[in-house]
Amino acid sequence: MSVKGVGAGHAGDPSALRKLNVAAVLRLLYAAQASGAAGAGEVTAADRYTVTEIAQAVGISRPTAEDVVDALVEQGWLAAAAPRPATPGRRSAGRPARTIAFDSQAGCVVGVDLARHSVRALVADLAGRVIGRADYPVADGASAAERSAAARTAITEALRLADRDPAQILAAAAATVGIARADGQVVRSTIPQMEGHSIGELLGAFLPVPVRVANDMRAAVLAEYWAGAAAGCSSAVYLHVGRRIGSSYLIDGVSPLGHHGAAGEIPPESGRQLVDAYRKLVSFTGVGVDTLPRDEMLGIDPLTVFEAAQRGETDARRAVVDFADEFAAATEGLVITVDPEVVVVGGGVVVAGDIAADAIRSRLARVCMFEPRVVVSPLGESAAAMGAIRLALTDFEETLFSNPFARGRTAEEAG
Amino acid sequence: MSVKGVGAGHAGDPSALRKLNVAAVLRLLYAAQASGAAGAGEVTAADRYTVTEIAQAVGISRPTAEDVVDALVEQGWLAAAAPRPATPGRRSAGRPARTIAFDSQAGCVVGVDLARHSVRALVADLAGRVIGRADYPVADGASAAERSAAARTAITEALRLADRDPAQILAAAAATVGIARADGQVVRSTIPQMEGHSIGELLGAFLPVPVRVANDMRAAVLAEYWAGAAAGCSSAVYLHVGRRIGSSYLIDGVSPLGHHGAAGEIPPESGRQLVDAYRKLVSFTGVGVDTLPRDEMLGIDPLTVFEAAQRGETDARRAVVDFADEFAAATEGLVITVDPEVVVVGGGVVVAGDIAADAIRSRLARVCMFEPRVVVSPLGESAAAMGAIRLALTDFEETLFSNPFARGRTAEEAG
DNA sequence: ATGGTTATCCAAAAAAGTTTCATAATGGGC
DNA sequence: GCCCATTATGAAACTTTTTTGGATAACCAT
Repeated sequence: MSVKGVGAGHAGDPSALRKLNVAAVLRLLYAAQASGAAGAGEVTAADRYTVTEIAQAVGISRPTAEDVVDALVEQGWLAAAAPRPATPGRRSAGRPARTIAFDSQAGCVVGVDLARHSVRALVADLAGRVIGRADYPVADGASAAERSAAARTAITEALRLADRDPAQILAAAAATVGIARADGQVVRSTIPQMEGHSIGELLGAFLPVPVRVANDMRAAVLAEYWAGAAAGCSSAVYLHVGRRIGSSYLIDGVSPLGHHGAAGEIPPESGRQLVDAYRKLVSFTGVGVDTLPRDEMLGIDPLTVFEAAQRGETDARRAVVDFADEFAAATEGLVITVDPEVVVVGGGVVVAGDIAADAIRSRLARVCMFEPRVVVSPLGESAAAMGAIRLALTDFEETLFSNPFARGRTAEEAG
Repeated sequence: MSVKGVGAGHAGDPSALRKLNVAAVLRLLYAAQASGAAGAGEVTAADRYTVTEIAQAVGISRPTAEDVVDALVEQGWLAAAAPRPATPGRRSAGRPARTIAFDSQAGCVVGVDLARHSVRALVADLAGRVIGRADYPVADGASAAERSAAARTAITEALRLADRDPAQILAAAAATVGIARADGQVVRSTIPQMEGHSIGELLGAFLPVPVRVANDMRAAVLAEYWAGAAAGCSSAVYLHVGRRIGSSYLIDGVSPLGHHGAAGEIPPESGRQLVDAYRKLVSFTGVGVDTLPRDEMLGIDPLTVFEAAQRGETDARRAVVDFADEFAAATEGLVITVDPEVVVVGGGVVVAGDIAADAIRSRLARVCMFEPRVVVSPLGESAAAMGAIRLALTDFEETLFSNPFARGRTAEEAG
């Protein structure tokens, strides 16, 4: 083992060249099939390459490309694809080339959303297509053990629906409320039962791979960037209004943690004001919230208010607009600081259509030097779980490109 | 020319290996000498390596290291260094190895700060040590042509003091108020004469290298990170209080632009409130500001107020605290969003010591979930120009590591 | 002055990639 | 239905770069 100093960069013997070429071929074919993202049906025929095309695209000679492809087929990452249909206008003469594609079925990834009132698990193939999902409600007072048991059940069920074996899991990530440290331990959370517990450990013991843990709002904005309303917008702000109130942002495609992991969080003072506003909002559910203590009041789902607002009921509409305005006031500093291309509004409020987004838009118009687009999320309640899938895929990609000849990742390597 | 597809990554023939090894050696030796940053005198003897040490650190064999080093000495990037002093405790036997170091005198970089009332030019060697500086006042109403002429004069003077030839300039950057596009054209500025002009073109025609243009606050926070109060803090917020009022932030060591280039700017509404507060502040200079129009009022230097506050004059002190509090209110959203490790207070207000920083600190304590450290900048008025130097060095490093065998950079390549 | 120790230099071998050429497979033309 | 043009595939010879191992050179300490 050579000691590689800081800033020494990568260097090496001729075998390093092979690693480079293998990674380049893998990147090409992986990008070709993953670009479709969540759009399942659209197999564009651009996901397969002939060996000659690979050689040209990567910039290596044909024999080398063949060698690399054979090794990767041997490993199971690449597979022979169906021959390309005779495209009109294209040369039809000559021996047909075999086509090679990244094998998106070579494994799967798991994404979990540990929310306050539910646990959601998604299973996706390596192209990011969701092939299994399960969703279980969780009681507000459930313990950390009960919650992780529910998560395990959800994962098992999602795997069953996806027709996959746990051994095929190549990466996993979990999204949850609160601030999680790098090792997965939850430091602060609106689920007090979870504080002090390590989600990474709770789920990691059950899965064959380490579990990456992230804040649910960060996961959601990543999902919106990947396959939602912020597609292609590397700078975005995500505002979540529903049973959970939260925010996050994306800069250059990543969601910065900040020094304490609290970047983009709604600050305590604004949070208290928002709780008051939330009380007014949910009072339209008909439940007598005025006397409820804070914690129980926050457990009430404002969905009926959003639905009423969408139906056009004036009072409900006003309540949604008022809350959205209050929420925009609490997060305008976030938007001004990030200067995003788009602001995505997600959570249960999306059932009210553009009502909340309009209110947020009009406030931002008053305070921003440049107004961002304000759009409603198409991902709904799955955003955080989808973000966990995206995080798991990123994890998988890293190990894939850096070490394509070690299937999976052992706990030892991850240490 | 091979077409390298998106995500295809780098690949190549055996000569690619050489490039890799050359870049690795260069990185090692460059990092060794540049780590000292602005601390000029401290040559730590760790800036030079023997060939054997290079081979070990980079992870290549000795003959290869020797080959690479010879090629780089030939190119002029590396140079034989003074033999290492006989360190006690170290092996003193055997043939002494020649020591090699990055030649920080192989060229120089230029950094310019085009402020509203002054033009400042710095010249630094490739280790980032400032070896020449010049500073000229500029009239408030000066035209873009006059300002760029002043900049050229300042650069020429700084080069003369540094005893360097313009042909030795390997990279250059300019910092200025306002929002500059990627091509260097100023879109919005508090110097209306500069709007619509391209600083890159105005100075680039005069220099042998393209000029990178950046906002002065972004440059300043980079400088604080590089060689100031935010050293080692990759997430930081910079607040500037003086003749110029502004802010910026750093996340993971970079200052994000945002979609319109306005990320981290003080929003218009807060800006108007700050102008009122500024009027109160500078009224303590004794100048009758109450009747002055906005533009002329902003031209008044509040330095005398800061000095009076530092001397302990109660009214001046109160004025500084009041303004600092108002300023903190306008930028608290920035701090909350970034969740920085440190908030750096810079600009003329630093002569008042901790008075402003204390006021800012106490407000942040009320609104932040996690309080950052609040410290006063040691860079003073040079922060933006130092940041320009840092940007120029980054530019230089990119070309150096990607193409070490083409000295300098032609306009054609930069296109 | 001399021996030990370390740096430097040189030659042969190994690894990976490229070029060149022969062979295989298919579709269209006669 | 057969043949040929066309393109993919596969194997051999050559180039570049690195590594390994040994021979030589330079300096410090005795």
